[in-house]
Amino acid sequence: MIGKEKSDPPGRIKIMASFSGLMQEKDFSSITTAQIAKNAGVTEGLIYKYFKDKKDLLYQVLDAHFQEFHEKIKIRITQATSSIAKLDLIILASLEEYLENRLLSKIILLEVRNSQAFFNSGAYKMVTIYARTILKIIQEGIASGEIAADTNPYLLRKVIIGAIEHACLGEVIFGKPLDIEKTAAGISDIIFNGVKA
Amino acid sequence: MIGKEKSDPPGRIKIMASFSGLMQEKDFSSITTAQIAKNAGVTEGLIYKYFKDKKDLLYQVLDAHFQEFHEKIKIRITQATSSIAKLDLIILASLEEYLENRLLSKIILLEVRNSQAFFNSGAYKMVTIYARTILKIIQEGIASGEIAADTNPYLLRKVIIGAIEHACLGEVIFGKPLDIEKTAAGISDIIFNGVKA
DNA sequence: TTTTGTAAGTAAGTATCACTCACCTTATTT
DNA sequence: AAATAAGGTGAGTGATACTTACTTACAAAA
Repeated sequence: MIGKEKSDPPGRIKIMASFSGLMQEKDFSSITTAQIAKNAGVTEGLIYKYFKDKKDLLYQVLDAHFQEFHEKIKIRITQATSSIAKLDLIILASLEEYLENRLLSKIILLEVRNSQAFFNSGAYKMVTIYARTILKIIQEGIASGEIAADTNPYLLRKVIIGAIEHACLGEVIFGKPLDIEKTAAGISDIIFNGVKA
Repeated sequence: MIGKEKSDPPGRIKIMASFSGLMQEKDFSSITTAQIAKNAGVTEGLIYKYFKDKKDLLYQVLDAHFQEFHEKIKIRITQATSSIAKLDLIILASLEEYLENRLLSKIILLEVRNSQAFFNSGAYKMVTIYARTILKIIQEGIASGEIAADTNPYLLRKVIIGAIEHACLGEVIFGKPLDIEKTAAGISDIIFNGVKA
């Protein structure tokens, strides 16, 4: 199988592009189906030919973005040698990604997770793949002796992801700038070396 | 001033109680004003006599819960002596609180933050007070030499809050159990001692 | 070439929802 | 008794997500 291209009619592409564009301007709940259709140059009814509902449209757009992100980060990770260096890279790359595309991040960090349907979506599947990647690196780090043997890898993953997400949450919400390198290095230092004097 | 009781007519109380009850069953967006009114035994119009809109109702219910939580935790913190012990307590108490009242947590963790109006609400003010409490403890810990002098207190706060929130997020969303004591101790160990072997 | 089947797309709905507004009722103040 | 005001009502209203019955385009089968 060369590609998984399911038939992609022009209307479908236009709708997704229209929606993606509108996402740069306003938040999900204030984008109307009428706007999406008008902006795409199709009728409202066509949206429901290709998408179950408005949320399904959101999840499919998100899915595409997630896949792109994951491809990018997978390549970068292979360049790091140690497990800790890999985790450092994940922290840095995640922060970069969140801050580069703030509107998308806002949706990921505080829009999609409150709907059960998201957890059945392809977009969520991508999130779990990313999470599994992180877990594997942690487990490798423990196996190689880089990370303390008594570390709970699942909990460490939670701390890392939680730190990343919360570190940029306020900045994403309020549109404030953030020194990404410094923040990434700071998180890494706290988690790997600890803060006890 | 003995109490700040602003006039609290029965209809208002019934609406808040009705809404609180419905929150135990379903998520915010799927609760309709018609349901709230019917459940409260009042008419829909009355909701808008006392609340600006549906979100305002949510924030006022949240505010009450936050105040209760903050009172409880403030008392517990004074019992700890060292700064690290205080932070340990905050991690533990926060996890306890989130998991004890999962429905409220779901709202806090993934419902309210996507609306700008929340950040102008009294409920948000309570969040900032809590955050300031944590920051002060960190700064005291740095001053007393318990926490490494080169630690960025704002970033450490983010890591702690992020770790707490993410540690219980999945469990709250999917209704899974969590060993609170173990999780709290694990987070504390990671952040204070680091995971490097 | 004609027929048929199907996918793409349309246009005009409908149901539901948050929210409004003019009005009623009751009790307290003057 | 009259006035005022607060508590409460119920019938709207506009907007919005979603539906449904239809049309067009076009390729494969006959």
